[in-house]
Amino acid sequence: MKLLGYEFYNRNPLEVAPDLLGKVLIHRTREGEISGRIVEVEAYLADKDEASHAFKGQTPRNKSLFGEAGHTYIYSIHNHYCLDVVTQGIGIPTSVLIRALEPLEGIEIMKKLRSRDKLVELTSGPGKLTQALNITKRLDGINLVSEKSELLIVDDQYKIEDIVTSGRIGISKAKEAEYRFFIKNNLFVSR
DNA sequence: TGCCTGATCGGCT
DNA sequence: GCCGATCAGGCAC
Repeated sequence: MKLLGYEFYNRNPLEVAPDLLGKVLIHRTREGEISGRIVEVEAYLADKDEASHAFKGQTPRNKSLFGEAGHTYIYSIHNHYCLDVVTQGIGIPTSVLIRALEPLEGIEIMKKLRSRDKLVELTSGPGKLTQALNITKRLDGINLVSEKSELLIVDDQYKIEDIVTSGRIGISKAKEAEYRFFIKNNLFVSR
């Protein structure tokens, strides 16, 4: 189990995104560890990316996106939260959206938080996985690179098979760009 | 203060 | 595949 460091995140999101596939997201809670393997992500760029929350400039909501690489950017959309990891340096607001996980630890807690019993319904979407892992705005802007962090991403040496790329989904602008990456044939990839 | 929008989800057809 | 729920953020007034 190796914690991903600052250098991992301090790169172009189009490089970070596919590298995050197969890594493990862990939330250390009072009730125990809740974790899942990342199986689907999307990159959001700084320049000319109309779909990025950074496109119209900095506001209180997207403040974290303009901060340091290796920190979280968590925002609410409809009645849900989504989790991004910030990439590149200060002044270059780019990120990778974690879109889906394969549940590993704390599955009983996930079932309770989601009010669902089927494994595939626990973390197969950006809003679902934050609910399953109890990730809320409270964790916006925290440092993922610290050993002491409540939220971590680690490399457990798991080797993934094929990666598929596609256009991003669920957005109204700049859908065409092939910024979505997911593990081929994985059950937990969102629809 | 009020109106509009959206990087979603779940239920229904 | 379509649609409604439901709410925080952003912006105009």
